[in-house]
Amino acid sequence: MESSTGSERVTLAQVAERAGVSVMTASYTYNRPNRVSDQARSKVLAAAAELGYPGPDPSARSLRRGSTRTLGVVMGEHLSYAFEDPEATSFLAGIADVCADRGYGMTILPITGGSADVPRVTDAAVDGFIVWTTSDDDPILAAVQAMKRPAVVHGGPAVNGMGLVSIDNRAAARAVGSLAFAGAQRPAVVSFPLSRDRTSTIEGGADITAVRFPVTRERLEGYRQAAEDTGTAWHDVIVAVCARNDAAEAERIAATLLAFDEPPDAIAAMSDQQAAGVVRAARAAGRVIPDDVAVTGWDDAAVARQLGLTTVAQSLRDQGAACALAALGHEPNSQTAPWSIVRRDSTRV
Amino acid sequence: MESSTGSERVTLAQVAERAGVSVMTASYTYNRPNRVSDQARSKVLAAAAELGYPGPDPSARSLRRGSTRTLGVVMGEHLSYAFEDPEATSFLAGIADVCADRGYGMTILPITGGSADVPRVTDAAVDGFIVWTTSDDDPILAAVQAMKRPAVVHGGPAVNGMGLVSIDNRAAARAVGSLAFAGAQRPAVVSFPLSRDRTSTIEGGADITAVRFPVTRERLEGYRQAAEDTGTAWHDVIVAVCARNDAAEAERIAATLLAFDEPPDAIAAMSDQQAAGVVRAARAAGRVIPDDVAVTGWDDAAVARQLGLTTVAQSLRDQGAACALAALGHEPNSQTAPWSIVRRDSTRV
DNA sequence: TCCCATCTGTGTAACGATACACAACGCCGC
DNA sequence: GCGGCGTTGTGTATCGTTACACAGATGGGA
Repeated sequence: MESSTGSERVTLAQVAERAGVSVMTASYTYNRPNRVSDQARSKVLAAAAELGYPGPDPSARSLRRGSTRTLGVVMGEHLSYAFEDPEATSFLAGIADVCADRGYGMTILPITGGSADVPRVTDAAVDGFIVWTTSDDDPILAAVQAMKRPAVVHGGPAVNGMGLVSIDNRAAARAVGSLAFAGAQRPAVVSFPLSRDRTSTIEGGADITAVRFPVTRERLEGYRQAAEDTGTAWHDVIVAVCARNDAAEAERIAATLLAFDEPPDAIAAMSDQQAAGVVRAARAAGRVIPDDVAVTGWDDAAVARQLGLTTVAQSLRDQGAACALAALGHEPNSQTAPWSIVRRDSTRV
Repeated sequence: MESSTGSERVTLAQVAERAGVSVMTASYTYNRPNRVSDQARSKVLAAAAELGYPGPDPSARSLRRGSTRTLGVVMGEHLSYAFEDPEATSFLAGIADVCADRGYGMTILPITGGSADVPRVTDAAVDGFIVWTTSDDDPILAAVQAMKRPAVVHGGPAVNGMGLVSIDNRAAARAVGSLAFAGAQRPAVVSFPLSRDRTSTIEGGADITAVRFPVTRERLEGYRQAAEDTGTAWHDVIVAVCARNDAAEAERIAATLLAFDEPPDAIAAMSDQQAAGVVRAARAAGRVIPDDVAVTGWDDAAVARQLGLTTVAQSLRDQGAACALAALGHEPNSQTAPWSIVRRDSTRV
């Protein structure tokens, strides 16, 4: 065994020469061992061991074969976000299940939200792409599309030529919203950001058509319908936008809402993380849930069980797996995922 | 823009021909735009757009350049494990931070614990490897070593030619163990698996030298020392081994321990997840913490704060980042990470 | 006017591997 | 003895790109 230090990369040709066989015999030794005689195979393996050959170079192999056996995953606006959001994490776990099963690697692309992101997509040696929920105008989408490889978007937006795996956010929001807003006089919504310049705002109503994140837009539409169903005009519904999906920020913003002269008596959030923050703020303000203020979440995370939150259950893990399967296929493949309402004690009905 | 359906892959040569320039001019257009005139550049880009050229093929580029700008990560015995353990997740987040910063992708390898794992390492088109804590005899280690690329192990074992990023588990265990066992008559340990065939066992003492996971071995050594420091011989310390790092299993096994005629009055776990399970079991058995039974965890996770657990604080995120930096370097690079004791109310002292 | 530095453009030779087609060989049954 | 089949070995072309070295054009300073 040679030291790797200073030695040039050993190639299959060198191994073949040392073993006294042709390059193809050496190649077959690695790829189709039964294609060569026991004798030849052991000569090759011996030569490889002597030279310290690391095995066929993966890049060369990918080039020649035209496939990398790897899926690329684009997670939100910053790579590390993928590991901070528990729902994003279970989505990744679903992808991982399928990849492990099929022997595919999963490459998480180093997206940072800056202008350098497009070349990173362009440079990704992957067979297919999975894109986590993003905005209509995310330049990553065009970059992925230009790669002309199978691609799937999770959540939204729908992009021509790419698959889409999502639940019916509008219907789910309407359903959970009508539980949240039942019997309420002053419903409010705690929302994800409306556009890529994640600013926190509080306003009555919100121009839903201007919202750039399709998932958020659909949920707001659902909440609007729920509000109208229960007799409140949309412009009277307070929409509090959080810059991040994060309990701490939701807690701060909910504390602000609850300190109003006419505080909301129902708050529909967009994740259980946010809802947990709202619950904390409500308790800190001495409110009783759901009597003083009803609260709903989204995702049916562990925290929702702990707090007894009414929420929308969906399996991000299954959706991740569905995305992976779709990205492994060759036709654009879309799928509508199931959801259900979990009614607990944080709503009046 | 051409449809991707049925059309062959477009190459740089075709773009160059269409643009009426040489292949190199086309190549420079993508790689060193300033190297070509504005005129030539726009001809190339126009031709590329007409043909629907997706940009230089990443595999070919990697082959030629000799670098993939991607780091490979091997996480435990099954890929999806990486996303189920919150500590593993923050380790990944640390890697992600560094990768995003440097424009590197991170490929998580599809390890399943089976014999098919070695070829997956061999097939990984990455510049360096990061291996999450594993056992001395994990065949993945030899496979990674054979790849002759920069590699770092997190936790252990130490492997010749690879870096190692770890805390001093022995010292930390001794420190937290002496808090756990202070004033206790019958100390116990809730442990990670001792070998790759993850079996749950309960026994007095444990043959520490036979433990195949270095991190677990070092912690047991530390706990042994802590027990001896506080006057208990190791063979009188009950060691309860959990097959998985998981609150539910720790709860079950702790319930068993606490039902003994002479139940333990101090339990040192190896993670906060496990400690949380122990706390639940203790409460269910009507014990008061720490008076009836002291409990310690490890990692200073969110749950440790919630439950008031005395624990060992370490930053897996920082350690992930350190691993990534080491794997990006060319020399084997090791680092000992800091830790500290967080004393809360789950111990007598 | 001449020379040299800078800017653009080009052809060729790798990078390391595998698909494919073909050839040589032995063995079987008739 | 011969045709045919399965096994084993080999040469060549190719995957798509970029490094390198060189050539011609341009321009400014002496």
